Amino acid sequence: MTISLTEENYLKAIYTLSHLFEESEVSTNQISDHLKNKAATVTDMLKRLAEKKLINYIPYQGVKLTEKGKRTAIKVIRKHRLWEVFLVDKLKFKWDEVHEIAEQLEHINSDELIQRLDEFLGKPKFDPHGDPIPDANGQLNSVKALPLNQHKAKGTFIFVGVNEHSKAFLQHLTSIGLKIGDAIKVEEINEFDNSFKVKINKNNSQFFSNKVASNILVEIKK
Amino acid sequence: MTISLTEENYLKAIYTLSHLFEESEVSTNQISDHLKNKAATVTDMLKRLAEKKLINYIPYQGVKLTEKGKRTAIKVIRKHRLWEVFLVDKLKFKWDEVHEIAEQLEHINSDELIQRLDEFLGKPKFDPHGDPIPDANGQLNSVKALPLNQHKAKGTFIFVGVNEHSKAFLQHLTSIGLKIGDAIKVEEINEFDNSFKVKINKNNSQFFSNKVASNILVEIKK
DNA sequence: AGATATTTTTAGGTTCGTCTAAAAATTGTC
DNA sequence: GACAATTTTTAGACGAACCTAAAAATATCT
Ligand SMILES: [Mn+2]
Ligand SMILES: [Mn+2]
Ligand SMILES: [Mn+2]
Ligand SMILES: [Mn+2]
Repeated sequence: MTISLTEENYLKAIYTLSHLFEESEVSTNQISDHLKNKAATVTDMLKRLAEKKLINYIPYQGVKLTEKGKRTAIKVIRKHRLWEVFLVDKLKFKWDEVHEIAEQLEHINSDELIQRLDEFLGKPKFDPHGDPIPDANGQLNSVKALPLNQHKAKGTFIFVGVNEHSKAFLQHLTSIGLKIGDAIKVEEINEFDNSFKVKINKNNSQFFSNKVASNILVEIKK
Repeated sequence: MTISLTEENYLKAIYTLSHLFEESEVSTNQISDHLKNKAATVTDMLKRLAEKKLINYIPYQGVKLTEKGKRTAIKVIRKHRLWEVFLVDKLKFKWDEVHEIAEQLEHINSDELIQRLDEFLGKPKFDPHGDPIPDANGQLNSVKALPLNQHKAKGTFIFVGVNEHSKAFLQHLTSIGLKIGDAIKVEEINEFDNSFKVKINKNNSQFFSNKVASNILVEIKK
């Protein structure tokens, strides 16, 4: 049984949405919003995926990946993130330029290729955006990092990933000089608008709006 | 106007066939044999490609690529061969393992990606099978090499490419220890069956059947 | 609970890329 | 030049992946 490119994209969407909202059931409208397809189109596809035992689907009740569906989704995510590492590390693309190309490359079908690519890249654990790369068995370390704005006290943090992957946001971070792994020292938290006065790597102070702070994932610096 | 994966494969097939038979017009049946589709299916597609001005199509008279169609075909071939170089040089695949994966990768759509891949690989001129890689402007050095069996005299040759790309044939060449760039010294040509007694890189003598000799492309060693 | 709003499914339609069977055009043979 | 063989096209059908419009189910509000 073969899984089409379109089916792979639906499985990935269901996987992503179920983790995004921390609910096991994903709704038709959530999928239709995410993939920018009409709800009727999604219903069609859900029937086909259920037929193939990739999801459990009860009409009107939403949808859940089966083990097989989950394995497939994670494999696509693994490929996406490995290719992003390749594009940034080897081909010197910027981190805001790789997502669309990886959306294509993630559907290339060859187990041998993934395995060799993984080795070629040095079995990376994270992609250029700080997202964890599932291992060959589909094991994925869930990220324990929190958005900066959920830390209510001053202190020094390490920037480990982003919550928002848009080109505009990634370019904004680049323009303010923030890269994965940088230290962020919070000097002040502004009560009024929840903005943050911070220092990146001991450079000059600058301000993060709450919106920026909410999309920056950090760990507490040890 | 966007060109689908399927359309790209038809354009590539037409390009390849027109060069294979050195005829400008390619027939419906040639395409249908090559792509293993039914002739009726091919006719349907030819109408669509003509509609898009990618081919000149006169019913019953065969088909020819337009400039635009030719440019597209050559770009797909360029991508195919660059990816094959990547797979062999960087990921250490064997030359008989890369074609199927390249058949998928050749459809990835990103000019920036091709350009960077080309640079990453050191702007290679030939793929792992000795086929020339079109440059970024679509220029392609036609191969002047001839099959070994068309040389009717003894002498020393350089193995520069293959006429037949099947896994079986490539593995056979590997098993007899023949690689691109090797010197082949023809010591005898057997009149009876047109087989060749040869030495590869000054190793022990061995025999090439005419069939093998006809699929090995060589240049005369200077 | 009943009315209203929202979500989801069903019904019916389109395009792409494939097929089979039959008709038409071209090519080869005597 | 007529007949036969081959090639190519047309006609009609189908599945995948999309759509719009309408109906049905579920959720929300007073
Ligand atoms: Mn991405
Ligand atoms: Mn990423
Ligand atoms: Mn190939
Ligand atoms: Mn090749």
